[in-house]
Amino acid sequence: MVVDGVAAGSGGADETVDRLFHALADTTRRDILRRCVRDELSVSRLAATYPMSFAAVQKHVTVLERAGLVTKQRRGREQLVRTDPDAVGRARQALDGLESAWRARVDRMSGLLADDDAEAGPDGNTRKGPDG
Amino acid sequence: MVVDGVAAGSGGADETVDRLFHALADTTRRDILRRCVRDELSVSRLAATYPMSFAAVQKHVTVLERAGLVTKQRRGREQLVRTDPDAVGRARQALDGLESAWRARVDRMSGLLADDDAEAGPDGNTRKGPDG
DNA sequence: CTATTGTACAACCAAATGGTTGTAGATGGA
DNA sequence: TCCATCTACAACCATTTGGTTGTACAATAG
Repeated sequence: MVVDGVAAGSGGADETVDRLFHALADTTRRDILRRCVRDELSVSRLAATYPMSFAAVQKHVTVLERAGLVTKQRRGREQLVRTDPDAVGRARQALDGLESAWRARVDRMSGLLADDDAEAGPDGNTRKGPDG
Repeated sequence: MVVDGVAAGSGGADETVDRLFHALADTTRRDILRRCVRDELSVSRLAATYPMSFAAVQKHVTVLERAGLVTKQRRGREQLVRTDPDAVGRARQALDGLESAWRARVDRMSGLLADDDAEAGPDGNTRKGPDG
């Protein structure tokens, strides 16, 4: 029961978005994403560039993988990490969900203004914000 | 340039993005954001709609505030919470940082294809995407 | 076969999260 | 004044995170 009807159908969607943003909420993980968009890098090669252990980087990659942001592919004994560009689009969509609500608000305000402030014309520049 | 990552001169930018995405990585907080874009709501009114204590919701609002996603404004004894629409744009910018790297990769691949697959013409309409 | 490299995974630990309750200070209304 | 409401904040607790180390196992080089 997620309160608002946002994701009433399948409760799993929230957790997906949770994992997505959580994975993005770490500097090291964002850096891994950037580097693995340009090149496929093995976990050990990634680990060599961060001031932490191999196991720690391995965990970061796991977090990214569970969020659907990267995929792993074996090549010999290496495991190549690659960023999934579509995942960035998924994150963007989640933001769009927020922005659409904002747009609805602007639309509602525009409706009020059209009624109250119609004489100002379409490029009505007058301050109408609530923060006076 | 940016790049909030390892090579950043002023390390403060990372933490800002960290806080931004961390604040977004929670279903309750995203719901608060959606509702406070449409209307300014007091903390107690918000708290009344979630299956948790007032103090818990208060903490969520604090997290959102520290991330710059909402602002609080006193009205009498109430504290009205409002989402800052620009903040969504900031999150989007952070995603753009990732996508620009992806674009660079595609550009580089296009260069290779132009050399290897030049007979396809400048149109280069053949599928060369990473999902192939 | 042996040694090295790359991964996987478990156990452990300090710190942060997300929740609770309780207490205290402002604000507004009777 | 007295009381109800709204907020702020501290203390506490269970769970998760982010890191460590150590061990085990597959793949490659010698």
